[in-house]
Amino acid sequence: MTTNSQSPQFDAIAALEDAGLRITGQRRMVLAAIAGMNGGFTAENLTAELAGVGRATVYRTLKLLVETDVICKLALPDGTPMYSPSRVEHHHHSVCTSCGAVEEFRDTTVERVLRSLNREIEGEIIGHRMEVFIRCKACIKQAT
Amino acid sequence: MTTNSQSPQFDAIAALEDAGLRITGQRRMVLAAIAGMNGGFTAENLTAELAGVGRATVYRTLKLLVETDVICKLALPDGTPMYSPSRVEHHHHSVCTSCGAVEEFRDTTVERVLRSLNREIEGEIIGHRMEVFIRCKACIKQAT
DNA sequence: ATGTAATTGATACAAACTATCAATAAGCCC
DNA sequence: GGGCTTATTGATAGTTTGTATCAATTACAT
Repeated sequence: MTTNSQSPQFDAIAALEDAGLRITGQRRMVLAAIAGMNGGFTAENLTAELAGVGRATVYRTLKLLVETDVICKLALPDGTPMYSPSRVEHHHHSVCTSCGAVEEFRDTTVERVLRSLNREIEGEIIGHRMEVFIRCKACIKQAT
Repeated sequence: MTTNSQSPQFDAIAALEDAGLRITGQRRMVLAAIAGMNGGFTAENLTAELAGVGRATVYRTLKLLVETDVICKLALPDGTPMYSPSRVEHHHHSVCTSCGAVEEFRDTTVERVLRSLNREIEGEIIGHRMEVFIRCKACIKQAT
């Protein structure tokens, strides 16, 4: 009997196991800390929450989690890197440039665009990234 | 009588002047080097070509050129920053992940997607970024 | 030609990672 | 459960991609 997935954290452990990786205490701690963050977070942000886990390990784990699609790495307009847990299978991001809040959105129109690009772009499309920069409701309200 | 724009380099000088910036020898050199690159380039790549210009100045100039829309800053899937001259007014990028070649493309469908997102996204949309990662024809050919 | 303020370069600093490598600890086999 | 093998970790140093500082220089308006 396989225990079914109840939390994103649990799914993440399954994803790591599927990739043939070991489930260490540190990796559990990183996953727990990520589950605690809602929206986006920075690597140093996370490192600060994880006093018991070495900085190198935090970065290594983040990289693994990106590779196993547990989290996404994205960037603010100036390139500042951000991380965000993936909940929706194939999605894009809206990032509030004021507070850094990240939301996922899924828009089939984007996929349609990509198919139309197949005709316009030379070569083989192997991936894409789309980020929409916003000012979220809370930040608009606060500025009033 | 206004001299009309003949090269991207010339346009860039006009753009800098319009922004109230001074046209220095170093800025001219940076622009000339960028004109020499076709497709994308990295900042260090450019610094290497410009032995006569200080590293700080190269980075400062790149930032100015991004702000004045003369060039774009973009990123490979892993976040590695790349720069690319802007020729088309409002465009997106395809980046070859093998050789780093950057092409611009303009697709009105993308703009339509953004309008449709207005309904889906909470808050005010202030910008976006879209990059398509490809393997270009030349790289596909070479791998054969 | 002159004055003023923008620009530069050298250097140091900062942020976000990455490599190294000895010590530790998963997880498989029994 | 105990041992074995190999992945993983942490401390540290190094790398990449910038940014801050500040005295010296230079563009350009007058």
